[in-house]
Amino acid sequence: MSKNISVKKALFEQFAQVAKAMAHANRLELLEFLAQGERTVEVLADLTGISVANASQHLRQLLRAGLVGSRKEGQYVHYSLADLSVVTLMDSLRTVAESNLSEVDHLVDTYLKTKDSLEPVSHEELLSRSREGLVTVLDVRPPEEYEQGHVDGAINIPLADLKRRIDELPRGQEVVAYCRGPYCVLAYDAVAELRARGMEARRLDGGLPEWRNAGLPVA
Amino acid sequence: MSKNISVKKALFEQFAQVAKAMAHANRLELLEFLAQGERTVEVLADLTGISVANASQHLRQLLRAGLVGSRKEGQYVHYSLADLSVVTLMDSLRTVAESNLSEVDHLVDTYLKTKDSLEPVSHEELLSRSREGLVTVLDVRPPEEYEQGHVDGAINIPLADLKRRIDELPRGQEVVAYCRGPYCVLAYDAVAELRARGMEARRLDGGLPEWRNAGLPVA
DNA sequence: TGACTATTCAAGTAATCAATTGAATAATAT
DNA sequence: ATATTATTCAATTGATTACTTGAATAGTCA
Repeated sequence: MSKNISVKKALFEQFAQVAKAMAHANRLELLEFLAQGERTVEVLADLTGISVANASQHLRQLLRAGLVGSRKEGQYVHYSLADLSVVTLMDSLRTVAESNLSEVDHLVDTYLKTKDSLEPVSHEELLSRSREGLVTVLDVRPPEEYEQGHVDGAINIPLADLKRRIDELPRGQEVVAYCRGPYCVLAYDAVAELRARGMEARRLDGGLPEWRNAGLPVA
Repeated sequence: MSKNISVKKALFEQFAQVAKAMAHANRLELLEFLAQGERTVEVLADLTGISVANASQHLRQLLRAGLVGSRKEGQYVHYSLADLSVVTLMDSLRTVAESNLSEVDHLVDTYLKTKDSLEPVSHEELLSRSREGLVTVLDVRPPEEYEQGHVDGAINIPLADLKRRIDELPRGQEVVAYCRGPYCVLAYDAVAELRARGMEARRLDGGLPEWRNAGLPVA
């Protein structure tokens, strides 16, 4: 019976290990990139702007906590999210931080919300409206990420190319843009750009990982 | 535009703060007790078996991270969960740990699952069967926790009193027991005890916090 | 084979964190 | 007022963590 107390402690310690693995901005950023698809250490170091050795150590820590998996192919080690439940965990973390930390609210309000006064489009709304052919779904992430999976039917124009390739978007239809996650700036910027050109545009609520995690169609 | 990069980093740092607050077994245990209802520092120190000063510091950290709130009444400071989203976060953490850390699986298998070979009863199943009056819902937590909220219709017999008060349970009906959370040992022990007495008994999937968080009726 | 590359490891420093102790607050009770 | 109680604060110790640097592995390519 007193063994059960120590089991409880041991379980909490395991949960704490997982939380500890998430308790660093660099690792959260690594996880966000990994949520788009698998990546090598070097690519991740590049994306996050940290040194390769540092990225390697952070990734190792994520591996130990069971948040990511790795696979060696030739001289490259490819890391990937262990599980879709990790996406759920990251979203829960975001939700709690957003509703209870005023600092987060302030950052979001100041730097993101001002660009986008409209409510984001929910998964359900996008699904039904795109079935009726009423919207264009726009993926503004880099092509590599698009190729590893995107909202079924979405077209890919990276944010950097948007000005130049804006004609590829059907006129007269609302555009729903998305990128990596709920606070991914690319989608905010794309929406602002499109509106400046007189187009109707809104953001999707959440990015590709959330869409996939909801079990919705990915191509 | 480069300001957006630093905003992104700042956001991840805020999320990391929340994760860091969860990254200690003592704080997770405090959160589990707080999920049952509000508690004073001394009571929490007692429940978790840590010193008052230590509990105070951990609680302060949870407060800074926005996971709990506090309210001063007389000489007592009452802490409580900031939000039901914290319950979601804790459950996500559990889920990830359970599916990706073999150590957790092992602990659960060895110390809990052996006592309970049957699947737990889902929220939906309990709801429909208890509406038809087919089950007795048993809350095995201490009366103080029961009084702060329990599954609507549940009767309260703390585990310690179960042997003595087993006659209070209607005969010939299945009993569904629950306590503080998914791994709360009280419910496992109660089910084992009831089965030893020849009664039909199963565990509820999750404890009161999960039930409440699912928006189900609490009295 | 030898040069090269991606990744990991090991060592060191600075920073952060957990827990203890004893003192400081602030409310209540006598 | 004085004593008592619940909680927090401050200072300390030992342990853990982050990041850098340079070396070690282990695979590829010429």
